[in-house]
Amino acid sequence: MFPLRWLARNTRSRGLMEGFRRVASNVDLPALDARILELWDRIDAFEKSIEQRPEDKSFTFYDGPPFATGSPHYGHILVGVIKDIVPRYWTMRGHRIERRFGWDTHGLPVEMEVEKQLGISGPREIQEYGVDRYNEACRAMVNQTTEEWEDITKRIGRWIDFENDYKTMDPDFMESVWWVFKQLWDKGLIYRDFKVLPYSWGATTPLSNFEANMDYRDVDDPAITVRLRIVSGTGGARPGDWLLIWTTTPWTLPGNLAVAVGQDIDYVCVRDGLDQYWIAEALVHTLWPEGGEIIARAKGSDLVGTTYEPPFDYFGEERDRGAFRVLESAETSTEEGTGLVHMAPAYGEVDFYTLQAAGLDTLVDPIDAEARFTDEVPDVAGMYVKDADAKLIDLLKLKGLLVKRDQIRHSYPFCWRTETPLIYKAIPTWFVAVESFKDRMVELNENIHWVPSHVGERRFGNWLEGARDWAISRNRYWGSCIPVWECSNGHTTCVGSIDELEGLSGVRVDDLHKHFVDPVTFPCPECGATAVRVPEVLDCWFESGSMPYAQPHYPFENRAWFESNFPANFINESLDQTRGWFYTLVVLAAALFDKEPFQNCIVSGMILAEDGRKMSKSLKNYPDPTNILDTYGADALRAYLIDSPLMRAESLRFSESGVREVVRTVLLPLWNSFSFFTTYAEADGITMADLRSAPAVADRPELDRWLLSVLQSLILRVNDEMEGYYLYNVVGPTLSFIDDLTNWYIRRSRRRFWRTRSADDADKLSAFATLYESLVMFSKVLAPVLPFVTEHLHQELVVAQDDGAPESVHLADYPSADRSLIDEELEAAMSAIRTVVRLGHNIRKQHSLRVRQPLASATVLTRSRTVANAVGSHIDLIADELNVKVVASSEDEGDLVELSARANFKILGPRFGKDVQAIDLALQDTTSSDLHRLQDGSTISVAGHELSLDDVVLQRTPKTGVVVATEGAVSVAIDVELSEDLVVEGFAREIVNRIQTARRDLDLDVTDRVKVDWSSNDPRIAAAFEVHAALIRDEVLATSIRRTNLAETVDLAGVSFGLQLERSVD
RNA sequence: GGGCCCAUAGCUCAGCUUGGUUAGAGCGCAUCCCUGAUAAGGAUGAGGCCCCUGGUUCAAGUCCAGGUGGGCCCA
Repeated sequence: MFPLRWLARNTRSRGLMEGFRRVASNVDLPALDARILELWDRIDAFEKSIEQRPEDKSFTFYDGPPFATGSPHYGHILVGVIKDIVPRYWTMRGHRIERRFGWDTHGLPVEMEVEKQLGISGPREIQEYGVDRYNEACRAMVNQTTEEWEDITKRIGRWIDFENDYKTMDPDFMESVWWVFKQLWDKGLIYRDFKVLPYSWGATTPLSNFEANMDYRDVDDPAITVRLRIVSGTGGARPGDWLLIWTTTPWTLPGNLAVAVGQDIDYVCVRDGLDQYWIAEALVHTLWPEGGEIIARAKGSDLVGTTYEPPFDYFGEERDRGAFRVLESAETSTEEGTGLVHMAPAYGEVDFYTLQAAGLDTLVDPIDAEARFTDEVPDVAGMYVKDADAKLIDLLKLKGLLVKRDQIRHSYPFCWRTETPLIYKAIPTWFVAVESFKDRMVELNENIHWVPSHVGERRFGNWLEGARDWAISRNRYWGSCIPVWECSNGHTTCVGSIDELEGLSGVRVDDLHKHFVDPVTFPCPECGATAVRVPEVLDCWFESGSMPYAQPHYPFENRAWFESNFPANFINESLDQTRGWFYTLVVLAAALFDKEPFQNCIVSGMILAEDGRKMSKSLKNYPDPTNILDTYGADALRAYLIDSPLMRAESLRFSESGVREVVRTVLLPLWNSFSFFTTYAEADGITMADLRSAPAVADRPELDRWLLSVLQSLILRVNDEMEGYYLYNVVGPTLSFIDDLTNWYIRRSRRRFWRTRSADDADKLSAFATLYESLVMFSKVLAPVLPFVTEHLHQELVVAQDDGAPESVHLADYPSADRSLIDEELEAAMSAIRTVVRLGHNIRKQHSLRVRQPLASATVLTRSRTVANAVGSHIDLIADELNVKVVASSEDEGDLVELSARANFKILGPRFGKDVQAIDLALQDTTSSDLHRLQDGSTISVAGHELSLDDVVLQRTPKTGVVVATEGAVSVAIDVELSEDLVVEGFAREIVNRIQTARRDLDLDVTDRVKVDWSSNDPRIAAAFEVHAALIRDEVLATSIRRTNLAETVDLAGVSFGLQLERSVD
């Protein structure tokens, strides 16, 4: 219906004398967003917001990069919103904030996607396809997924530089990653060791834990119990006794190097014929169902050190290195097996660490890349390990070592690509020695302000305390390369830059991906043999953690900039990054610079679907973000997300109605206030010059001073919360301000705006100026949170009126509170008045007395000085609100209110202990007159104790038959008797109302004059027209009022009435 | 299996730091009011084993312990 005039209009200033143009009271928020986005583009608002701020007052922000795969979802929108609000705020506070979008371009998700696209799978096929073509395919895929992100990021209003972005695959970025690696290398923090990883022999590659979890299947495996002959015993174990072990992977037995026991587990020796077996007491029944003959006992710790003969003798020489002994392992349990665990360090992570912990630096791994036994195990050489199980079991039987053979059905991981069973296998891996400096990380973490604090103190702090060395290599292709070259003599050389590589090899590369770097070799500086690069690439988290240095290509460029801008002032990610980005940033900053990498960190929670489950594309249990934005606009979504448990790192069930709620409670009332202002400013021809000639704030009416005081209090509060990064405390106070503005200030001031411009211009101009200033100021306060609607207000109210104003609200300075305008007494008084008024309305409601019916009087009953004073100085206001003729205030509650009392537990509890219960009971029997005496200052005796007024809590209940309402210490009574005069005046009000409604129905302009014809047989109606002629005429802008003969079709408080209206054309 | 977080009205959430005996808000629902902000606004009402079990205390939604269920991360 209303054309959005502002959409078509440019924002050129209209000048001081041209005044304001009316804005419709309805608004199309998504269209407004689009218009503002276009404006920002046109005036380069984002660039200016950075360039206009001084370089020496910078604020550093790091963008935690999303993986460049998949499409953006609410989680990304959430962090996008936070990463926009905080920098917008600090920009307005005068800081220069460069914001470069970051892309995590390497890593498994990209590779998996590309393998799917190319229809190939695993290292062998990648090698066949060509690592160069494969990596280029990865690069191409990354480049094509970025567009979708840019759209939604802009759509939510996030200001971030996409042109000058950083990608982890940029050569500059990758070169800095080499530098970081070499720093660690030079500090002696890098080492190579084995790590037991899930391994796919089908794809001949180790897998990530993530991949290993992708395909679990139920399979049948052998479960065998084997006995091992003790060579020398401790703790009661004697040579010749047997240790009983149990395994579901017989093929790992040739690799056995130890047996583990639990330190505190009870073991027993069972005699069975001539043999004596050691087993956990709790598991004796599994082999001897009717109970065995126990001849000795020992704690696990007592058995440690016992040596035994291995099940096979292929690696007997390992005994010289300490193998074939009983060790202690905390992981040992008595849930299955025998409580003695066979350890093959090449094939089990626990096994590996157990041997390491015991100081046994030995490992045997007699299988090849395709999981076939090598010649080291001649009996099964060339056999695939699972196929070898049966043969090995037969051998054990022959050797007399097999005690029991079972089958077990269990869940076992499979390779998601080749559908072959996974095995666990020790793989050479590069590590960062994090444990050596974890105490320092814990200290540095104390410098970081975490929101919410528990994430930093507990979750993250605990994680740091338990930090283990970090495995940073991956046996993959698309990633930063480990910059280490190794010659055939095992000498390693770490390379920290492109120049350095050129110096060593004479070859200059301009890309540091595997297919460019691997062909480069050089003579080993130590021995001259040819050094080739080790095959691994870096964990992409290593790159994420290197981002503070790699983004500016430090130290090759931007040295000064980096050194004055590190650490970052602010970062934000969601809770799942505790072990991810937050951690890797801290590790590398601590190792390289002995600093914390960021000073403030907001940790946001996870967004769930409305049904409490994860958002799932296939379930379609959540609304499409684009639809939400196209229905409610970005401001509503932004405010909804930050005014939620998400800001406390808790999860939120996303609900569309929550977004709608923000539109209803924040955006529409704000818009309506704006529309209200422009409507009357236009009608009255108010100009900026008029507003500037308005009285100074101190000379304005109280209501104006009150609103401006409330506004300054809001500014104070919001600055506090924003400075502490407590975004969740911003929307609440805003709502309360909007309530004050719309439901009190504008409602109470309405007449001041539309009264004809006349002698009392000071009052009118005060009102316009106050509302104007509030809207303009409010726009600035909320600009970071609601960038679109506040920008629109700023454009219409400021830019269009003043050539000298900042051309965007986001280029303006953030308001700081003017404490001289804050009047706490006035705010308290107004709050008391609003309570009185609410109580008055309650009574009307209870007695079905409509507000248009004037009543004789209202009486405020209170013993509070503050309330009484507030009432005394606002008699007219209360009379007007409640539509009563007289307002009085009284201290005497006696006639109207029944007083009763309960104990004030907070005071009496500590004083009397359990006697309070008796006092409370006795207090309930005290009389009203006792309590009145108490109020007058005397004490009373209750249950043997002298009590004063402070010791009790008074409660007021209206006496029966009395028209009174009570809240706390305030009661309001209203005289509900109706005189004939009041009834007639009530009719006059009804008449005005009906005429106003008719004006609306005729779509008249607020300034149009009308001719009124009426008819009625009721004498009270006639009396109303007669007695209140002036009131009716003024209220409805009537040029004439005539009694005629009309059909009486209007119901007016039960009386019928005829009315006809016509625009008067003078 | 471990760490951290969460559990309060039909729904979404405050309140818990610092214990006080009648636990709040919004939405939704019901009833009503207002009408020159009007595709708005306001009032009133119904609606609670504050997840469970113990403990501490004169007093526990709040503190402690142990469970149950959910989330994130790790194994």
